[in-house]
Amino acid sequence: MSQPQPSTVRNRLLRALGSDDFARLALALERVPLTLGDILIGPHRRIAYAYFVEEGIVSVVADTAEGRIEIGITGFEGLVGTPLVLSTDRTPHMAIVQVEGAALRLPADALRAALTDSPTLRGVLGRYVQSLIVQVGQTVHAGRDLTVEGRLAHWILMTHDRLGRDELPLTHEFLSVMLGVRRPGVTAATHTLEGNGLITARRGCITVRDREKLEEMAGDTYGVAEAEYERLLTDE
Amino acid sequence: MSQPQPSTVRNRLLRALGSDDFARLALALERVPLTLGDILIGPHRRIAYAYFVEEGIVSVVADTAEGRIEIGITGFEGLVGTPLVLSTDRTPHMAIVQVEGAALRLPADALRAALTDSPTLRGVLGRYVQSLIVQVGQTVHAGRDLTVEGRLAHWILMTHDRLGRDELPLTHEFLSVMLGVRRPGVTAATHTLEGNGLITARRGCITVRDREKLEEMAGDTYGVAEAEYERLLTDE
DNA sequence: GAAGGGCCGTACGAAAACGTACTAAATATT
DNA sequence: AATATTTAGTACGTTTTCGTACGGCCCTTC
Repeated sequence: MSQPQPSTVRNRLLRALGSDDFARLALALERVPLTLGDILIGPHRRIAYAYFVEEGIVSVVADTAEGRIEIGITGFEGLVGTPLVLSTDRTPHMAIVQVEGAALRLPADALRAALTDSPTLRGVLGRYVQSLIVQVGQTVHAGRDLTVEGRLAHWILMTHDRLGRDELPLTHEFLSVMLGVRRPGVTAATHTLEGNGLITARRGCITVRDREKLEEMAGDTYGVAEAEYERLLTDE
Repeated sequence: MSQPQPSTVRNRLLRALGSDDFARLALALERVPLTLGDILIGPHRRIAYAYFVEEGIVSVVADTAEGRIEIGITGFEGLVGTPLVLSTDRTPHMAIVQVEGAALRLPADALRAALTDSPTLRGVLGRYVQSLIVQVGQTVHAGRDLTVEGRLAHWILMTHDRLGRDELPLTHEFLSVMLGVRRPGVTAATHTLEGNGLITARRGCITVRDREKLEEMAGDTYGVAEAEYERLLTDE
């Protein structure tokens, strides 16, 4: 028996499931590594698996004429492959591994069958999608109302939560894509945050030093989505 | 019998339903006017009804320290109250009437019951939520990669589709909130579009004159979400 | 038909971010 | 150890958008 047990799983959605729902999925779950740059879901391609992230970060991005833009971000709190929850097996977006880690993947058919059979599973995963929508809304807010420094703080906080450690393996180049700014803009913003003691940065790695001040800097672009996630996973 | 018949309904989701699913909802549907400024869903309040929009525009907005920001937009192609589809009855967002019209509203309980009973209804409404997510993604793209003029073109196109007529009753003040820019910025952008013959503007009203050029101006921020909607409503 | 309020046009200095190009440092490669 | 490659830092003129303020127009209301 190599199937995961609830107690050995980090993914918060799987842990939130009742034992019957977990059992429904467990047989078909398979642990796979997430390697930097892996494309878990390609644009307009059939989605073969849903991924319950155990460790690492996966981003949902749109591929546009002006390059990739980030729509949303998923860590061990979430699921990649939300279109399957929404009764379709394609999406124009892509899901790509941004920080390496691991996931429990589930064949699309198995997820579909489980969703058909279990109202409670539909509840948990539907509410997760709701929390994702709120997350995207917060990102819209950040892009509109914050300077580059603020947006950087916002993004670091989200990643910090979803990675569960203080050292974030991120290059400026990468961040510039995520934040939608020039690469030198990231350099400047990083220095500002570092100068104020909110983070320390070295080549390819940012370390969180003062979460509270980061939250202050992100203002009300941070927290709403996270509160919504907690509410949705515990309330009902 | 004052319940709506499929043939008298404009809402595209209702029209896409099979006759059994439509019948399931019809008894509880009630036609209500949508008055400018009506708040259909308040932030963190219990959602009492879902609204299948028949005419007019409803926006999903987030209320932030920096004012309201638009997350998404719904016309006769959609449904207001998507959190109900996602198994929750609250959301931090609000839904507010931006262009007056009418809707068929459905008590939350009735929607929940119908969703529990009907996998096909879950399919249609779930896929609609998916199309909304894509729509929000396009808005993120527009906010990041277009100038104010381009974003205005993007917004006019979306509204044009969802209103189904060429005359859009919009003030600069209102647009400045939707686009997240200064009010004089809207004035300038409007003049540019008008100068190129894409629209004509008079006090409180913008008239679409050249959709093709508007689409050109919006680039690939327009079209993806609309194609996705059509695919999702017809494909499966 | 005068008054007032909402809507629109215009102007201008300031700030943020851009595009681009080039240098420097750290890590990989051989 | 020498060299290539990736990542990070810096510089500078340009563009976009901002904040703010004020004047004019249309339309309602009295």
